[in-house]
Amino acid sequence: MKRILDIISEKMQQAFVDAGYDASYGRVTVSNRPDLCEYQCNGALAAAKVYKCAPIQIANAVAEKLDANDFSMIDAVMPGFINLKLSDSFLQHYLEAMRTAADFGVEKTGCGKTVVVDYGGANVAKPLHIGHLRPAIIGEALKRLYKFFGYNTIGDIHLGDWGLQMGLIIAELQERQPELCYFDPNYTGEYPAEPPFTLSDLEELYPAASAKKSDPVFAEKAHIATYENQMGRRGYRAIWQHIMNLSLPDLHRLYDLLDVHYEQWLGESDAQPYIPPMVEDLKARGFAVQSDGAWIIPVAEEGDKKEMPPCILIKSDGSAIYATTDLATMVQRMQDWQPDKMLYVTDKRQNLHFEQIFRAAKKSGIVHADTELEHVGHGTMNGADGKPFKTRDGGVLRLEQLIADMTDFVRSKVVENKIVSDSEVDATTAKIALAALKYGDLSNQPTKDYNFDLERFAAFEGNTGPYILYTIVRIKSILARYGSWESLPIQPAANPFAKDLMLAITKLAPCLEAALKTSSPNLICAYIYELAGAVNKFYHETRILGEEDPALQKGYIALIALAKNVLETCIDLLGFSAPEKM
RNA sequence: GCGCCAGUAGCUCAGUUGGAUAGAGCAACUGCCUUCUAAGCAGUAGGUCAGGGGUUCGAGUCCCUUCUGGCGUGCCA
Repeated sequence: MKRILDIISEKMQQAFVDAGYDASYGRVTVSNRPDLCEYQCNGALAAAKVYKCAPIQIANAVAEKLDANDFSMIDAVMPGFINLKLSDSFLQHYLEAMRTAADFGVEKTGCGKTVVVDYGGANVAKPLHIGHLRPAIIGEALKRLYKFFGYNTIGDIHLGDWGLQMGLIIAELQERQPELCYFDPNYTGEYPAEPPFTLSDLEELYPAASAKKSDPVFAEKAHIATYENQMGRRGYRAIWQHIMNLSLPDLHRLYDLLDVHYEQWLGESDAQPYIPPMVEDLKARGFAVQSDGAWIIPVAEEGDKKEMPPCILIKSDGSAIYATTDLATMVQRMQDWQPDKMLYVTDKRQNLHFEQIFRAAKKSGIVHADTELEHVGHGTMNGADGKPFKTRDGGVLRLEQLIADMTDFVRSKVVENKIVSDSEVDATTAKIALAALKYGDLSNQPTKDYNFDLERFAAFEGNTGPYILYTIVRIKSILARYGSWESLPIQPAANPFAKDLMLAITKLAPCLEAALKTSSPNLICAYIYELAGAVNKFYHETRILGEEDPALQKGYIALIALAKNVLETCIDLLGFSAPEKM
């Protein structure tokens, strides 16, 4: 289905041609002066330069060529704007087409294409903390957006389970319990099925080890352990397996709480089998060269404005590094899935890393020339004071704690409002809390840092997730009382509030297209905030269930039902859902 | 040093190939519930768009420059 702006622009372009001017000036935009008009064309101003005449003359000439049936107002005003209002029938028919089309008529531009979204970054052996929130939320939203446009989507959590962190844990464990059989190189028996540590031991082990990185003796041990684990030392692999067995169920549990779901639970370790042949191949073909004892891929290019350090493939101690596993993971993905695109959602501080591996992958042919590689580098979530988020004792706040805090805050309000029954409080609370959390995050531009303010996000007013949910719940409540509404057709706008709501609904397609193109879920948030505002104004000004004219009432119901469906579709893309009552 | 990003109302932020009067939310103040959920709606107040040059009929937006802040810059991820 064509976007409404394209339809109007085509009409405008034809009018420019009919009036003797170039079609390119006929671009129509949504008005920035809603008090004057709904749509505007500024092309006459630009055309005036070329045709060397007053812009208002061009505007007048073009306005005369437009079809008066399509518009309720065509106005050429000084200095040369062409202002438009849509006719009621035009708008009615467009919305009815949206209502009856699949997914509101949004063009499925991704059919037949596959995109891998790499958006986890969770580390095994470390509890999820607030730093893991943004990639999970943004990545899930982008994945759902790609799916909406028809792409075959593969979300991969890409666990951090292979780097130096594994060596650190192994080394730390060995210092504490050197007598364990895992550390005896001569041990040939079966290793115990039960791990020598618990999940909470593990969560303490890693930070302790990480803090000792500056100790050269310990660091050396950790590097050796990293290398030996990667090379397949039995005892270390057994420890690694214990860690995985403890961590994975916990990670599943937390991501389920966030309603974030991965198609693939692969990790850096799964890239290991691809590493040796890949490295040999890169060496053989001359892409990898030796430098300072390490194997590197030079990726500097002519015209680089800055120094471009090489991509390090194999460290001087022989072990793999994140660039290695990332490249090997690309090999695996190309072999198994032949994706048209790989999208990485990680902290923006990794920008340089991705630029390096993207260049290395392209020049060495690991990915095809037309395989699109994109890094969505997100900003940091800071505390309400704008400083890095810390707990009172200076530690990192756990994601689980954050969710619990948000849930407690929301629950007290839900209980206080006394709308939902006791048995529904938990489920309703969970939905509102998730909406508050995700909307609070996604409404910011992904690339920017933002301040997390629990009370602001969970506030039941203003530009928040709960406000969006409340709007949907209000509509649901009316529809439930009304009865069967699913097949009611859209009617012409009965009042200015209805028309504003209809105009807001038509902006869905361009909004979603822009969100996809620029990897910006915040555009969807901005859109549904505007749409929710239009719904609430309409709701406030129009008595719906009390309307005595059945024809008029059916039109109202059809309109709010369409608005509800659009809103629910959008929040589903964002990764949350509305309760029945709140 | 070099590079990237940011600086818009008291606070948090929008601002779509340069267009008309720079917009929201929060906080403050004022109205509107015997009527579909007031978690709503309406209104008041609040701005030298960091500073300075330039291009243009027109600049928050493009170019130059200064200042301030954040981040990155070969063997962590």
